[in-house]
Amino acid sequence: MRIGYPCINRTIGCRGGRTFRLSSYTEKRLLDTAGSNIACLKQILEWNLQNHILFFRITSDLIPFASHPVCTFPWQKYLGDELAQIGCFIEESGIRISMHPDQFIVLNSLDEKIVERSIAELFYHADIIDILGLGSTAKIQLHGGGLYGNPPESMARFVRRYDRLDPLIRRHLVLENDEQRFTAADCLSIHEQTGIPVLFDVFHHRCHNQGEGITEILSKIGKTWKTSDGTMMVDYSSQHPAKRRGSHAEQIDLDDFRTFLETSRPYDMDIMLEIKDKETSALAAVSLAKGDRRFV
DNA sequence: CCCTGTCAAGTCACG
DNA sequence: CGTGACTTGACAGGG
Repeated sequence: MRIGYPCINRTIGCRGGRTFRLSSYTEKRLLDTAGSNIACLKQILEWNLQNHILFFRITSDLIPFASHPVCTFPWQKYLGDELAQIGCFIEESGIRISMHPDQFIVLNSLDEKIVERSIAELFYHADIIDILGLGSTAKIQLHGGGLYGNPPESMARFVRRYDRLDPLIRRHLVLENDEQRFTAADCLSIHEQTGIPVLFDVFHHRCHNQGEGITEILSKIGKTWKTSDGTMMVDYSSQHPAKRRGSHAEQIDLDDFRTFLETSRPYDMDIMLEIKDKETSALAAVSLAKGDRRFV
């Protein structure tokens, strides 16, 4: 078991996801920004290692506009050495990496142009992971997409589009249940038809489910991860006490997290904490998880 | 320096 | 029909 947090570290003072406006795109701007993002990524990973945080989600903004038509610049050539070095550090340290393309990536869209853009963005994500030199245990987590008033047909469309994806993307892709469209059960059904591993989001499941208990659903989801996929990944968060249903908590609710650790005891997993205060909650979770026999 | 309108991209619920 | 939520404010131009 590893504990992780996504994209941003507010303690160490650098930002790994700086971007700029499309209208100010130049090759120099791209290289400068991406270079500083990559340097920050390295700092974050080193800080994480010192703090026993061995799971991290790399921001999709690492190389701004990398999949946009405006970017014809071979950034891989210029930034590859630095990324490869970080990749070695990741491997030596036993760090696990995930990425999570944002909401605009919709594989099952009715609009072919959206699908094309989505696939270009997935290639960019796979590119980052491959340049880092990480294998098939580094994952890109994606939601099922839209329902478009016809859930079965929308699910079937996801399956068809997945089957046609380049293996370079497929080897890293995992499917995550979301808060209002595809439940964990839907994801398991898509897994049956495609073999795609399912990434369980505990909080989304609480908001949107078909009545299954956590232990029950985890036993099924655990089986969707093959040895080559690595330990199953799980997203964990809890409800913000004041905000509307589905809003992520500002800080980790340690009682709830303790309960989750107990409930999930039979299964090993790497846990991504989707909590607003990021590394602060991750540190608290690490302290708690140190008493768990699964924790590395 | 501070203020604030706007930012590549999609879907859906809510008011 | 406009806005906010999602993993997340922050860039950039004008004062």
